[in-house]
Amino acid sequence: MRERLIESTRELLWERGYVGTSPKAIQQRSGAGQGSMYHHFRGKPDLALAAIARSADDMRVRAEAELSGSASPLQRITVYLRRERDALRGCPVGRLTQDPDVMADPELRRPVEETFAWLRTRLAGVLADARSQGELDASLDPAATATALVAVLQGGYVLARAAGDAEVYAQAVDGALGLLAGHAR
Amino acid sequence: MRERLIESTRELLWERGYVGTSPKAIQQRSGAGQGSMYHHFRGKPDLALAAIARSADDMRVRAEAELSGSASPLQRITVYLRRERDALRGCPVGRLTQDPDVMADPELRRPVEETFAWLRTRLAGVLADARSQGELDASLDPAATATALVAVLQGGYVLARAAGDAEVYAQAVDGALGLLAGHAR
DNA sequence: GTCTATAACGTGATAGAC
DNA sequence: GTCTATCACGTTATAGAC
Repeated sequence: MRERLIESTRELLWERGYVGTSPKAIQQRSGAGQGSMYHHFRGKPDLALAAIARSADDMRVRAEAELSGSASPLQRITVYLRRERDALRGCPVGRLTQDPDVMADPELRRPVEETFAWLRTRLAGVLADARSQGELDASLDPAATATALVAVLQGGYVLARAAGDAEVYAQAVDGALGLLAGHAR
Repeated sequence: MRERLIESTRELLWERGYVGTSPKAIQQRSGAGQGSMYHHFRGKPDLALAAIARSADDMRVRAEAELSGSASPLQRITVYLRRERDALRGCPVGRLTQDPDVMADPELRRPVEETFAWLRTRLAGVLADARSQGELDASLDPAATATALVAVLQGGYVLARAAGDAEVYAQAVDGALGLLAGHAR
């Protein structure tokens, strides 16, 4: 049951955010009763922390798998950017940055902060490798470029949702890769 | 009073989103009572529509002023991207894409959809001008590049909020301009 | 571990007095 | 136009039985 509660919370946090997710909705989706939920977790924040931590871990594990492959640095970045994502659903971690109650709670906020800090640093490292291997223009700043690329993904979700069209997300990625191509050697 | 209600709703929508904003909070911030609010507006959705429409108009008017200047196309794009923004506060229109109740209501959603559709198209037009004037590489696709640039701004907000540091937003913009620079003639 | 009962408080709105 | 009273319902728990 504990597992079902975490998974249901994860889905609801993804769909509706923290503010928009009630304990009642979690209980209904998971099939757990009030007593069961409050037996396994101290309350909504405690359960949300477990769900957020898991989403953050997932995101990191996936990215690491793609960014640490055996292909060339630039190829790994392309694979990472082009990975199929559910664009209209958005990013389960990124969406939490818009949640005032999550950002106000240091415990809930930490996984969000750490995940993006790690991702930007990790991507900057791969870009630095691409540069040192002569695959990429030396004039490109790895840290700023990495931040811009992660921003394209996060912003791509925003634009795809605004348009109600997943293709807009793909277009943002295409645009980023087009810009990056001009710096490839 | 009508004016104060709209402005207070705009602020709260920006800070807490639609789901996280209650009529009571709006009344307290605006100094209006229940009766006053329900006299001027039919309810929360009606008031939110007025607030959202105004934020969308603002965003469009500002962007148009920068993108239609007399400087060269690439310079205008740089001015637009570098305009000072309250990065930790985020985009008042973009944040609404994460709000399930806004996206589920066609009336509330329309201004969001139209604003970003207009912005992407407008920016693509300026990029096309830059290209036809020989200021920018002919290989760059204007539409995809425009979508990527708008995504960098929207994603920049996400990353800045995640890091709790407005500088991260500036870094995303720097990264985008660095990528664009490689295609300048 | 899970259930039901209970409760204090907030939400979103209506009604009618002033 | 604005105010207070009222209301049905939802939220976020706690308590204790099973």
